[in-house]
Amino acid sequence: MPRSKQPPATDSTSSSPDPRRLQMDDIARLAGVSTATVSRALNGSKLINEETRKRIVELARSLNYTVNVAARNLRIQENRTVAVVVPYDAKSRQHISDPFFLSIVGSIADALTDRGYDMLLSRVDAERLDLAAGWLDSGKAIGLILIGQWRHHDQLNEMAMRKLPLVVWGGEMPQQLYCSVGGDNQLGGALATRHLLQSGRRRVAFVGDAKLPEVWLRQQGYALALKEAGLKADPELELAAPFEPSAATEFLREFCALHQDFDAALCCSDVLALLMIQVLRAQGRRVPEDVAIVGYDDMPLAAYCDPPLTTVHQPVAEAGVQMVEALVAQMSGDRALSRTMPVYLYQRKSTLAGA
Amino acid sequence: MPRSKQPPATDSTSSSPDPRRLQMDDIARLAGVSTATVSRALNGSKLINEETRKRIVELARSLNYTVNVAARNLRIQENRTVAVVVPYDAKSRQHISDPFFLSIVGSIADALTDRGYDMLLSRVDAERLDLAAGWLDSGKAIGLILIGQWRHHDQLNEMAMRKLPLVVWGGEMPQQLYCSVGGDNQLGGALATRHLLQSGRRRVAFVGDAKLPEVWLRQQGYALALKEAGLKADPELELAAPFEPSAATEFLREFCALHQDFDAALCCSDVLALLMIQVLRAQGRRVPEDVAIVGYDDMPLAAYCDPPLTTVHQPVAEAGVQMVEALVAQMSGDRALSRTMPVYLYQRKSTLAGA
DNA sequence: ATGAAAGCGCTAACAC
DNA sequence: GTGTTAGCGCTTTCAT
Repeated sequence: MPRSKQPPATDSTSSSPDPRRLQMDDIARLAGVSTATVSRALNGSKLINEETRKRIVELARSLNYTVNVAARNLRIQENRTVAVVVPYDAKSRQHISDPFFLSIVGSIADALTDRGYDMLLSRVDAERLDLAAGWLDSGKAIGLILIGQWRHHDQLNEMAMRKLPLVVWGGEMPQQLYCSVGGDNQLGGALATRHLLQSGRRRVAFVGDAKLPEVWLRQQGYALALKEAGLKADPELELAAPFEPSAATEFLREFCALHQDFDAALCCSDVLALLMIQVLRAQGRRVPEDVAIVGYDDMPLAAYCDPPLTTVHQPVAEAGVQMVEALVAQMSGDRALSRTMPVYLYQRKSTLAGA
Repeated sequence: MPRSKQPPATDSTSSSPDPRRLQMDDIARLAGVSTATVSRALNGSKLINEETRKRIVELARSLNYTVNVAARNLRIQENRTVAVVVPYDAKSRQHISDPFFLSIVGSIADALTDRGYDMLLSRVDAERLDLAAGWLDSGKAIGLILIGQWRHHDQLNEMAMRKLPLVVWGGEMPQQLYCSVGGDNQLGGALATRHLLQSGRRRVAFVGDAKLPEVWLRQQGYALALKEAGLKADPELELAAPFEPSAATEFLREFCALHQDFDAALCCSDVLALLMIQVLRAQGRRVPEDVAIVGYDDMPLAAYCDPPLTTVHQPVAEAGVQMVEALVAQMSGDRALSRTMPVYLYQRKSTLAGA
């Protein structure tokens, strides 16, 4: 038998540090009613005397009482917690850190708060996105938001087949079963590439790992724009660099040493773009005179870099709202369609000078 | 009476979309044992037959069963959830967005995950920090981490008097009752100011709202460094600018228009520093030639700005670990002392040129 | 080594 | 309008 309920904290021993948390019983006793009445009062039931209700609510507040949510959830079989999961690269021990992901998290936090949901934030090994479902399975959360697809489209599809309420930030891939929300990556890739071509560049490098759906889509846009201009993509100019800064730097250094002939680059994050600029300069090439650089994301500081970065602006503020909306739809049993939001190219100095 | 337990989901109707979540009962029945045995097996009790344990664990896993945490918590009176709260300015509707705060959140997320805690993330009106205690009162969380003190030192002290397990990111103030963790703000202010003075600057402006404890401490360091150099602080050169970018820009514009004579500025965030540079340039002053600028925080991109920013590096990665450690100490009943971590000045181009 | 049963704190159907 | 009571899913004491 579990230890019996402790006697109401006696004040005889002045040093009792954590008086047993107040519970409904106590309020009931103090108010001279039953717990049922207290419950009704606190939940604004309408079959209760207005006077008693006021009295009880008042008392509860003055005593700083609030209901035990675990118990309430258990009884009422409800829960308003959404798990937000940021994948990280377990191998490189790279943690939640990309400023863009962090902004998305902030945006989601706002949207969830606005709709009265609680947000559980965690990270998960990018190779095992399916583990994120643990939040749902354990009953801790009733909905799941994943920041990024990484390489595991397949795991996400499986989760969708289990009918889990799931929204993923990322690109919409053909025949995808889960609900994704993201910027229009193909458009972003195309806008950036067209801009480079129109300003006279001809050898445009593409930097990003196309195994990631978002990057793959951007690459499609890049290829499309090249084709429109009557050029064909040169596989030599495609660099599958990771996003993690220090690893990326290695890739970029080698790539730039090997390829002296490109006159522009589309980098799949602003951080990559900045690193690229650094590497190019170290090798004596000027940006934008010798090489024009376009970034991706439009982080808050992109406008203040040296040079200010031309970049594809992602709709961060909108992202949270859209993801939460899609999730809520699923949680109420509707099927939520994936959403692709428009993106815009912000032209700044990193692509300014003529060739 | 609550609706009685539903019959185990029959598969006769093939379209039952959400079969009632599996529970311990089901596993017990399928394994031909009692729920008590299942519970023991799953919790690795040692008074259970190794064979049965294996069999049950296996079965549970194959069925994707996991315990209902609300029920478990209720029974066991335990909870491993920590609430992390980011204050925001309700008036300006400025949400969770400062890149520095977001990094701190990431750092805390990592530290909590490493120690097996769940993290509930939310924001709260900066004027009502005390509302954050709701997480504790409602039993949803057992510990509270607040990012920043804002103006409400007093509310925090009250929470501490209630003996709530609480850790605040921020500066350690005299006679403070709560546990804070933060960089050494006074040192940061002093390092930055000394550096400016040593490179020949004489009229050093201070930009930041000293009503915030962290800023106040930096200002103390600033004043100290001036005094060491035999100079006295000129109140005219102190600007109580808010952190929010658009409001800040207004303040900076007016300040710079009014004061043409300062040759250096210590700005209390990197974002403020960048805005300051922009405003100065718009008014025809060069950085660093005419005005040297020091930022604060050392955001990931500070090294890539134009010009690369001299700034005070805050120990972000260490921050999460320290805060969680202090919180855990409190949760196990110990008194946790506030911690002040060293900070370092990173010298870059924004202060480079001679006067 | 296992099962029966009580009860964590709360809500709601039912009786009055 | 209010009290009585059963039970949400789980853990653990006690009995076997």
